[in-house]
Amino acid sequence: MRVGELSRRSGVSVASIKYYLREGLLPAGERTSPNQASYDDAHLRRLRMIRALIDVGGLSVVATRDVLAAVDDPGLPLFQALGRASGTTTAPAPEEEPDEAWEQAEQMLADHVAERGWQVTAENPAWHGAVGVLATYLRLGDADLARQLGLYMRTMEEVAEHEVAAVVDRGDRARTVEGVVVGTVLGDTLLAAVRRLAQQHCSLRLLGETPTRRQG
Amino acid sequence: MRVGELSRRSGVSVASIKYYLREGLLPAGERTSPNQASYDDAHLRRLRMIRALIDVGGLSVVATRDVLAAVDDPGLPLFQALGRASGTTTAPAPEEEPDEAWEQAEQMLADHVAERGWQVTAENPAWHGAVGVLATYLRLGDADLARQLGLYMRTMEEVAEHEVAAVVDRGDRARTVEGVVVGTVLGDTLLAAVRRLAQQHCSLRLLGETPTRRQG
DNA sequence: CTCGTTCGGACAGTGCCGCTATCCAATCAC
DNA sequence: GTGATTGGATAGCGGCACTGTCCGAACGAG
Repeated sequence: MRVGELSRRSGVSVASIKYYLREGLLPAGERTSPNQASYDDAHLRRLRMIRALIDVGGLSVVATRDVLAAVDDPGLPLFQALGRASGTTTAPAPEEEPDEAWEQAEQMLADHVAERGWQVTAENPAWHGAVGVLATYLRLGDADLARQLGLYMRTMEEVAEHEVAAVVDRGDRARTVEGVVVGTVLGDTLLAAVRRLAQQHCSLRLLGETPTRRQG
Repeated sequence: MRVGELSRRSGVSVASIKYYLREGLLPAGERTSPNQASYDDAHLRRLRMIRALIDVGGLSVVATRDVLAAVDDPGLPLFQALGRASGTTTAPAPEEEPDEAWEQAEQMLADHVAERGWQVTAENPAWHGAVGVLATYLRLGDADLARQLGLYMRTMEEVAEHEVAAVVDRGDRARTVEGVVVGTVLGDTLLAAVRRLAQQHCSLRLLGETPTRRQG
């Protein structure tokens, strides 16, 4: 198919498709003549993934490009591809100088990681991200919430265990990586939404407040 | 204190402080003369919250304004304030027409909610958000991951239960709401980062891949 | 073969967002 | 008094994600 049909079938404007081609998110179509190309179902699929990562996952165009590059790299071990998805999802280390709160946060995370026996490397950008959030909690004087860290780690370990298990024995490596990336990025969004629903349920149950529009 | 000191103590430029004042994120200082005002520790604290929500939580300036308005509204029940934080955190319903995937996703979520006995209202924007993500999974042919929904709900219920419990018996209502909002918004970021670390740990453990730079 | 449509490709322009810079008269600190 | 700072208004900037326009080549219905 050519770009017009690709646009019609994906719901993405031709101009945007051209933009994604320029930015390297979408591979070029197969040349049928010096200035003519044709696209296939793989392009359509890729285009749908692009929209999902951008619209639902909230990734930027560059982050999406990097994630997709990891998907495409056949030499990249699954582990690395997953890490790549992390790196681009989590904010890129904003060069924060280590103040008191930062060091306290780092210590707190290190303690919990050691306690749970997690084998994680400090090079994982998520480490930096987690420390940053914890430090922010501490600076706001909200140590209470920083104390939920243990709970978060326990529950996320359970989640990750199922997620990784669900992924190990798929046949096609490319499809597996694709699934991991989508699951990682969209999973964040889904988890956040589900957390909101759970919070509504639990606050109703524990606080006994009824969901009336407004009191008074 | 006046704006210069507020800027020095918060690390936010005077220009940005003026911007936040204009946009209604930061309440005006107390007038000491027709064109002079003074700020106190509450302003400093608020300013730190603004930066946390924007930089760490990833909220937009408008979303931050709305969240803080909910914090300030003393008539708003705690439940509502929390919901308000959800609404602005989750993407604002992008007017999606209900196709087949959408209805299937909605059914799936409704079933799980019924099964767990959650009391949640469809007016909760998180409902719409969750359905949107699930529908996206289905459209991508990634039904596997949509099947993690039960797990996500179970773990998020556990998380929410602890979070709500940790919040119920604080004295000051304003501080409580503040804590809830910060915990909700920053909690998303922290949970995502912790999930990445857990994924690294579990993929190491289950896939047996070692975190080498690259194979070959 | 003709002729209107569509194509790939290049590049300029647009709208929004989160600031940032400049200017002003009034006020403050010394 | 005098030089810095203030509150307030307004204009401008840089980045991002497109979007619009133009071109000459190719396609495809008649």
